[in-house]
Order: sequence, then C-alpha cells, then structure tokens
Amino acid sequence: MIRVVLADDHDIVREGMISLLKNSDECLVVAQASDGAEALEKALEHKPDVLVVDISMPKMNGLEVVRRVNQQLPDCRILVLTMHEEKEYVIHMVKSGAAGYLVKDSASKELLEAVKRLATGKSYFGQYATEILAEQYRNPDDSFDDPYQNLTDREREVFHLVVQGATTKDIARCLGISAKTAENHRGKVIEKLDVKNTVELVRYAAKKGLL
Amino acid sequence: MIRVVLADDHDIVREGMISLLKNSDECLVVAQASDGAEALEKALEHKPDVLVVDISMPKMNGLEVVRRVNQQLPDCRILVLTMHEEKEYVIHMVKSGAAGYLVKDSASKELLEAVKRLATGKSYFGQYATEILAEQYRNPDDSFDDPYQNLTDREREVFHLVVQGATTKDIARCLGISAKTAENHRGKVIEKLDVKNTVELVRYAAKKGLL
DNA sequence: AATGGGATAAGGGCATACCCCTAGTAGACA
DNA sequence: TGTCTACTAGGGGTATGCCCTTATCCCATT
Repeated sequence: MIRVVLADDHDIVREGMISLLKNSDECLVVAQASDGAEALEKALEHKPDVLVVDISMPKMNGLEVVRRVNQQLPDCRILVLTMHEEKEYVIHMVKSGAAGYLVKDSASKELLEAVKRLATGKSYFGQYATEILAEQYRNPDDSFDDPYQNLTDREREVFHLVVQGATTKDIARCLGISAKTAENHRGKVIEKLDVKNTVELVRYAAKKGLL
Repeated sequence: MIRVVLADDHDIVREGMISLLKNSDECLVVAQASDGAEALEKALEHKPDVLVVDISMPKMNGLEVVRRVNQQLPDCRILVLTMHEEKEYVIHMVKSGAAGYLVKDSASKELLEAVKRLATGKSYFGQYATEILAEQYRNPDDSFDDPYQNLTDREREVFHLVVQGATTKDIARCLGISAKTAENHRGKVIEKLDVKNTVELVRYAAKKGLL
C-alpha cells in the first residue's frame, strides 16, 4: 500500500486528488495539509512514501517544503502538483529534490500513475516538465544554479519574512534576535542573491514565485 | 434534479467538484469546460440551472463569462469558485451577475450547499465574500475600482519606476524633478494603495501582475 | 592542540525612506 | 472670480536600510 500525504491550500484540489487516488486500492491518503508548515509537519509525522505538494502555499512555500522534506526524509518521494508552468519552477524543484512534476490542468489523467511510479523509486514528469528538463539537459550552460540554495537556514527564514512584508523589527521579534542582527541577515541575503536592495529582493521573490 | 455546468482550467479542480457534487443525488453535472470560451459555449448549449466558474481561465476570463451568461441566460445562476481573495473580484463579479462566491481554500464544505441554494433562487456567499459585501454596504463611498485607477498619471509613472527597483534619486533623475518631489509622489502612491511601505508596494504590484 | 572558515549575533555610522508640515504655480471648472 | 486638483519643492524629525567591523561559537581540517 502506498502511503500518501497531500498538501495544497485549496481544499477543493485536495478533494480532487483524493477522488482520483481512491480509484486505486494501492494508495492510502494518510494525511492532508493546507499550508507549507503543516505539510512539513504531517510529512515528518507520517513518513509517507509519497508527498504531493503545491508550490504556492501560505506560511511556507513549496520549494522550502521540498528542500526540507528531502533533507529530513530522504526516502520520501516528492511529487510537485502546481499551476505554475515557468521553467524556473521545474528546474528549482528538481534541484531541490522533487521526483515528479505535474501541472494542474492535466493532472487528473496522470496523478495516479505518477504516484505509483514515484512509489517504486522512479520519477514521473508530465509532458511539459519533461520538455523543460530535456532542454535543460541539452543546454546545461543556461545556468540555473539557484543562489537561493546557497542561503543558510537562518538567511532563508529572514528572506521569507522580508518578502512577506516584515520590517526589521518584525523579523527581530519573530526570531528573537536584535534588530541589528536581523538587518545583517537581510544584508547577506541581498548580497547572495545579487540584488541592490530590499525592493529588488521582493522583485526577485515575485519572479521566482516565492510570494 | 439540479443541472450543473463546471468551468475551471485545472482538471484536478473539476475532479474535486464532481466528487463533492455526486455525494448528492440532487445534482447532475451535465458538462465541463476548461477555458472561458468553452464555458460560455457549454452553458448556452445545456442551459444549466447552475454554472460554476473560475475567474482566471484561458481564452476568456471569468468576469466576461459571467457577464455574457447573465445576459443570455438570465435564469442560469452563477457561482464563482476562485482562489482570488481581492475584494475587487468579489465586487466586480457580483455587479456582473454572480449569485455566489466561494474561495477554493474552503470550498469543499460549502460547494454543495451553495449549488443547492443557488438552484432555489437564493444566493450563497462564503464567509469571506460576505464580509467584503457587508463592508461595501457600510461604506459605499469606498470606490469599487482598483485603487490603482485612482492614481494620477504622474503617480502611476512613479509607481512603475518604484516597482522596477528605482530609488528616489533614480526617479528624480528619470522624471527630471527633485528628489523631494519624487518622494512626495511615492508617499501619495503608498497612501492611495493603502500599503505600509515600498516593500509592500512591490508585493501589491506582484499580486496585481504589474511586475 | 592549533588553525581557519562559516554561521550567528551585535554595534557604529551614514544614507535613504517615511511622515508631518508649508507653499508656489498652473490648469480646469462652475 | 474663487476653488479645486495636480505638480512642484522644501524643512525637519524619526525610522529604517545598508555597509563596515567585531566577537563568539561550532566544525572540520592539519
């Protein structure tokens, strides 16, 4: 039996996934999550064979969830199910450890098959994602080495707070550190992501879909 | 029997809606559409009691679909089911003839009830949309329109420069005005768009797709 | 044990952003 | 004519952003 955890902030989408997966007696949905933080929590709690996760979610974005789950549960296979078709998403997700990528507008035909393949240790990428990855393979020069990956955990925390609209004081209060330190972390993020200032940082996040 | 047409570009969402509606023997899904043009076409063809429609769809957006269906099929009740929480969408949809509005993150509990209520000639607005409408009723002065439309030409110029990453000095140089004046314009923009600071201004632009 | 590097934390100093205010000019409108 | 709005410019104060340096801790290498 393939044990699955579902994460999507729209419960109608989760409903659709459940409906599709229960057509098979090989899958069992053991938990659901409606935001990124909950997704990580439920994944760690249930240690599923497959985690199906959206990209844009409240509290913690899908990229971060994929990164952390991949780190802490290396045996958990991750399937990204999203409406985002930009190739950056595909590349970033695969680099962060996703084993599958489906877009929502054609997922119903492929979801069950994708989950099954992931459970057997294989990968599954929809037609769209496959083309992206093939092109990337042909032109490895198109550098997609994501500077976001080079951020430390602390910097990543600060990054997400900043792009969510938090001021230095907010960050300091939230993380229990001084405003000065929070400022410094932001400065390091700005340096590592090669942007001029906080405004450009938010622009960066918007382009990467991390808003 | 309530005859329903579903329109959403994500087939996993349609799958979810079907799953929820078939729990009741009062509903029958007579057609589905994966874009706006098809939604209009299927609605005119099947003349359903209720049309469930998303806002963001290819070919024709949901607003246009609502307007046309309401015009050509005044007896067809329209339920908007969307991920968009901005109040402009709610107001515009209701003005265009929608009889219900649900957000996707809490739709599964309410969808069936909403469809049933619409079929009996009543309306159904989720908690979120209800609050928007109530607030709008209390303050009819709040312009329904996007506050972006209320910016002056100059303010709009400044707005675009800001969200493109320009600093006050950049703006002053670019527009041939003093830095102080540029600052004043930015301040007015921040005030009119009801955001806290420049970072939130960029977030606003990103949400509206103005990046 | 000693060394060096990275992560984290914090403070000083200066630039910029933000917010309060006044005020002049020009064009639109009744 | 008076009034309204948009655009312009500035004064002045506080808050925040941004850069630089320092200090501590941990970890891995020598």
